[in-house]
Amino acid sequence: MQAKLRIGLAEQTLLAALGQAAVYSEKHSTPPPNIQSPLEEAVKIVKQAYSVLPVYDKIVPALLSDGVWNLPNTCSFTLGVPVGPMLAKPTKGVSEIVQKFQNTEYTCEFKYDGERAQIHYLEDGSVEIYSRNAERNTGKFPDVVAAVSRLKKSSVGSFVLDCELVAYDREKQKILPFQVLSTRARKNVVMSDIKVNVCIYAFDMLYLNGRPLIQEELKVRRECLYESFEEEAGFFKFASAITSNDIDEIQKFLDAAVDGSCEGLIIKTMNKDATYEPSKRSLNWLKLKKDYMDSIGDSLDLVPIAAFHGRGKRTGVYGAFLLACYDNNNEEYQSICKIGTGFSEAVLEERSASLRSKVIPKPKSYYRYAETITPDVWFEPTEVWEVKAADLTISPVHRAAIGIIDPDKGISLRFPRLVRVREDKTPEQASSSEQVAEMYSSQSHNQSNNQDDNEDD
DNA sequence: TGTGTCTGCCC
DNA sequence: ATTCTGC
DNA sequence: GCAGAATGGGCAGACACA
Repeated sequence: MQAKLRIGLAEQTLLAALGQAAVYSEKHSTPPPNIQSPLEEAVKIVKQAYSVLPVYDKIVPALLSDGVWNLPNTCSFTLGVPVGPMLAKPTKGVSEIVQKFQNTEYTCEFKYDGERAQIHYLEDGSVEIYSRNAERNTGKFPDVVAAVSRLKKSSVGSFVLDCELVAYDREKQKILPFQVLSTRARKNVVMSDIKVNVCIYAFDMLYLNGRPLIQEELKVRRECLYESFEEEAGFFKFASAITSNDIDEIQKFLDAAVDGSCEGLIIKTMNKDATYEPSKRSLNWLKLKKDYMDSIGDSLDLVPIAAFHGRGKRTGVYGAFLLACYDNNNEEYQSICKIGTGFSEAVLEERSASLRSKVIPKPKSYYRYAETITPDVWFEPTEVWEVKAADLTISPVHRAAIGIIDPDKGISLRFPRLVRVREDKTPEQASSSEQVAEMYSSQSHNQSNNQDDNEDD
């Protein structure tokens, strides 16, 4: 029953209903004294219980047998049951962080570009690995199971580890891009077949030797973490961290993170509001990536050449657009990505209205795209949009800069979103294929470096 | 056996 | 993932 | 400020079909 109930379906509303129903059906039970609103209190309790034990088949029976007010005792964190990983809120710059956390001790950690994992090690030596969405990933990472068992200290009999699994080249001692990690086989993997190695970057500890740590401060949890494992290059490392409140120092650390193939930084309070909050994107953890910052990060000017009808609340307007860069040599527009986020409702309405009048019956002969992409409508090339992205990737479907980096693959964008409409540019002035290729090449992963990033010496 | 398409899960 | 919006 | 709902690229695996 639980297996088919997926989140996204108004989970919080469902939990609130559960809590309220419990109060109504427990007419004769006694809520603790000095409570203003038993209804609200019950909702809090149910949500709290579910956050540490997200299993309806446990919560509901416990509610029925021992009531809401006993729920904190009857439903608590359980080894082997994954809790939702704590999330971080996007932040636009170092100054915003310093401001938000003034008078508070906080730490900055590298944000590694891999796959989130919650590793449970049980007293009997068995291991379970869960993904960000509580999928059981144990069969995908036998190497991680082995590493963790080997590198835990002998005093450690059970633990829950929060970490990032990152593709790693042990010969060159280098982190590999997320795209490499994602090529790993996913089912029934056996050690000898593994082609992409993984390094564990550990950053939190939720449970140790029978003791839940969720309600402890990060300072305590981190101490537990550091005491529980041996590091080993290419297999298990603690996430790089500094504790500082100096703007320049943090800025340098951010640059170091990006240089080290990381996405940016995660900033966490050490003591104040420093408990582990499952599933919450609370203020306690902030994330800082270059592409969140205004006037820094990869930004491109692209032309909408086609669109798809919107669904749900986008019914009646376009829901997504196909974007292209311009190849001056071949005088053609090459698809680079679709885009469907970054539009306010007003802007989406404007753009839809504007482009509806530019619809053409067939794609232009000078549009280069994969036949597998089948938009609902095609446009005359008329507008230029500024788009931001986290990364550029080699694409199996898009055609931007095809023939420059790879003979028959183009380039696409990771996490594309609209920044603004460039009223001042014509489509021919959009980002060129050469520029796209240049941006791809200068990413830190690709050592085909033109060495123009000289430090002064 | 090989190829194209779709789905579910990573980000 | 990112972003926007109603509550 | 939070929850929910729009939307992105790209991969392995499942499935359908030749």
